Amino acid sequence: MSLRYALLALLRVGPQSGYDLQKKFDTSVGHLWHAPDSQIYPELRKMEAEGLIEAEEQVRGERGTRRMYHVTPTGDAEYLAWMNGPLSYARVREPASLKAAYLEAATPEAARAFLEQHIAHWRGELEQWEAELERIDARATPMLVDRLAVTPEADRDRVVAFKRLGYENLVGRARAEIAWAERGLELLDRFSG
Amino acid sequence: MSLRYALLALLRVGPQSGYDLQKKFDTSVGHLWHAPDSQIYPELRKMEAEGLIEAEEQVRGERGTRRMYHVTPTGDAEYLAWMNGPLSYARVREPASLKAAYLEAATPEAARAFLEQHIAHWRGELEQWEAELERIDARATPMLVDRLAVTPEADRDRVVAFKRLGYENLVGRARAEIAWAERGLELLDRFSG
DNA sequence: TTACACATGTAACTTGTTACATGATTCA
DNA sequence: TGAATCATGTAACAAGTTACATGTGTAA
Repeated sequence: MSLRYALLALLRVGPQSGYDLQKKFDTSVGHLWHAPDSQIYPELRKMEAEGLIEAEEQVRGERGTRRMYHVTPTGDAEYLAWMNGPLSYARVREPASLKAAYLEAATPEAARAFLEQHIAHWRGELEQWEAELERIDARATPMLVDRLAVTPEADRDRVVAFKRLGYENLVGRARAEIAWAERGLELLDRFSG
Repeated sequence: MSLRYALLALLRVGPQSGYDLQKKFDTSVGHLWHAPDSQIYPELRKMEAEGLIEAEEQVRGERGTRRMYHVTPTGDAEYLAWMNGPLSYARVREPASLKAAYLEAATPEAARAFLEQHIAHWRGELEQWEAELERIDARATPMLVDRLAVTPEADRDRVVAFKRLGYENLVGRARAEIAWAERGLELLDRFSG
């Protein structure tokens, strides 16, 4: 759904191969929108078929080829249409809330383990996102460096500020999940104590 | 993924037809795990084929039939295994964060509209969930009444408390999203002002 | 010559979305 | 007799998951 926009965002910085995109994905836009490697190549082919991107085949050695993709005007327009149009929201699907709402069916130990794992999970995410925020402030992530290089100086602060805003949402989400699970643990204490 | 557990949670209260489940879904467990009507019947058939539930066909009038499903011991064991086992977390896919991180590509008006719609969206969800929390506290939701009726009195407070916990997570999420988007609007003000 | 990075995928499956299709029963 | 509710689905598609498959270039 949003995968193509994540890829277009990366490609708008400059031409790249599927391999380049795949390598960069997890350490950049993949923080916000995960996609496995196996999804990227087919999506690029699909985008090419729809005229959003074009490939230039480069010869590597005697038989190998590399497809360097770049964004077409159509792709650029599609990206801007997504950016300027309304976002469609996915319906709520929260397995952790679902489980919590019926937690009386779990053993007290399992209930505790569930909330502790929830905290551990979101602490792990939080650490990564906070580290990324620090790198953004230092303007030190590889993708951001490349992006700022193709951005007029007057716009650079905005680019950095919006990137920060995106990650701040994730950080807020993680903190809310952790605070909630901690309240859940207190609830368990009240019932067992 | 979690749909079958949502359905098992409803069916553990007592036997119900696909139609019953479909009608109740949106106003109960569907708040936590959405599923369209068209997904429920096939999932019930799949669960039946796997032995988690069984149907008793009831004759309606001269030709019509109704399939009343109930949970089998296998289904009960599967439900408890899900409840007592670790939850698997979906990878992060946050279209709003993705869009925010590249919001410099949007026009200032579109950026503002995006954040305002984000607030409106989550306020809508928040209202529903807070209303549901009030009904839970009053022990007034139809499903909760049915569930409490089949719950030993000593366990009823726990049932209500966990149901509350599940919805509190959603409320926390919605509040975090709203607070974030409001900070985003302030950011826009700083850049336009 | 071997290991590692470069490079591009496919296949089978599950889950979820959107729109449609059909008929029975009951009550005003 | 017509509308609302009861009742059960299918079909086509889109998106995501998991595991696998294949080969090249380069530098130690």
